Formats: sequence, structure tokens, C-alpha cells
Amino acid sequence: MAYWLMKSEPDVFSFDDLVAKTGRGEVEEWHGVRNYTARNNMRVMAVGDEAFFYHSNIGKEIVGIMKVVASAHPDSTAELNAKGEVVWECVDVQSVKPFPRPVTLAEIKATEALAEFELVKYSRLSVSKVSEAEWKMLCKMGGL
DNA sequence: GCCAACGTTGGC
DNA sequence: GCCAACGTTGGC
Repeated sequence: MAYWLMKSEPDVFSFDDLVAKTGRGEVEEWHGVRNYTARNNMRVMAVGDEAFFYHSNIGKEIVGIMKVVASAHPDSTAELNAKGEVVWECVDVQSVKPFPRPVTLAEIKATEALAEFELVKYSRLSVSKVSEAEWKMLCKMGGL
């Protein structure tokens, strides 16, 4: 099982929105990613992988954990390319649990052990990898 | 609102 | 295939 981090602007789609959807038994298609590195990360995700939900722009903090419930499939919002192919793909997710204490970007940057964290290193990448060590440390920082 | 980082596009 | 121009993301 692998770990990931996925960003969303909370005024567009927040962790609470995901919790509400999951509570209704629905899944969320993580559509809208238009970056090849991010897409490639989603392509290698497996059902059962877990991901941090990060609020970008507003909050700038990791607010909870979600899980992959469907592996990569064509993004229903993506336009076809000139050859009529779907280039963009995405996974489906559901919420797992919120962080009792959100972990802010400032805290992450101030933590020596997280110097290689992709969220910091590749700040514009919206779907990034999280190592097992980083995952455990961030869960602890989040109060889990 | 500005700007740094970086990805994409298109001319050559 | 290189590189300048431009667009987007996201932190500050």
C-alpha cells in the first residue's frame, strides 16, 4: 500500500465536502488534474491506498485522510485531444478520518525530518507521493 | 496583488 | 531539438 497527498482549494472542494459525500455513500471523482506528473501518480494508485487531503491557498494545511476506492479511469470532465483520446485520468476517493489537529505548511517547513517532502519540494504538484516515514510522522503531528 | 517556479506552446 | 514567450499554481 502506498501513500499520497492531494491538494484541493477548500472554497472549491473541501475535506468537509468529501466527508459529507462519503457519509451519503457516494464517491468523489478527483477530476480536474491537468498535469502529467500528477496524472502519472494517480495512474499508479491502487484501491486501498491512502492520501492526505491538503487545503491549498486557504488554510494551507493537511486536514484529513482519504482513501482510493477506484483506480485511475478517464476524467469525465476532460476534453478529448486532437486524436479523440482522453489524456486525463483520475481516481475516485472517500474520506477516512479528519486530523484532530490540522498540520500547517508552516509546521511542515519547520520540521527538519520533512525537508524532502514533495509538498515542499515540488510546491506546484497537486498529487504527490508520501513516504511511509513521512506518513507516520504527519499522522502523529495531526494528532492521530 | 505580486512573484517565483515550472510546465506548455510554437517559431525557428 | 532549442529556447523565448506565455500561462498557471500557489505561497506570501
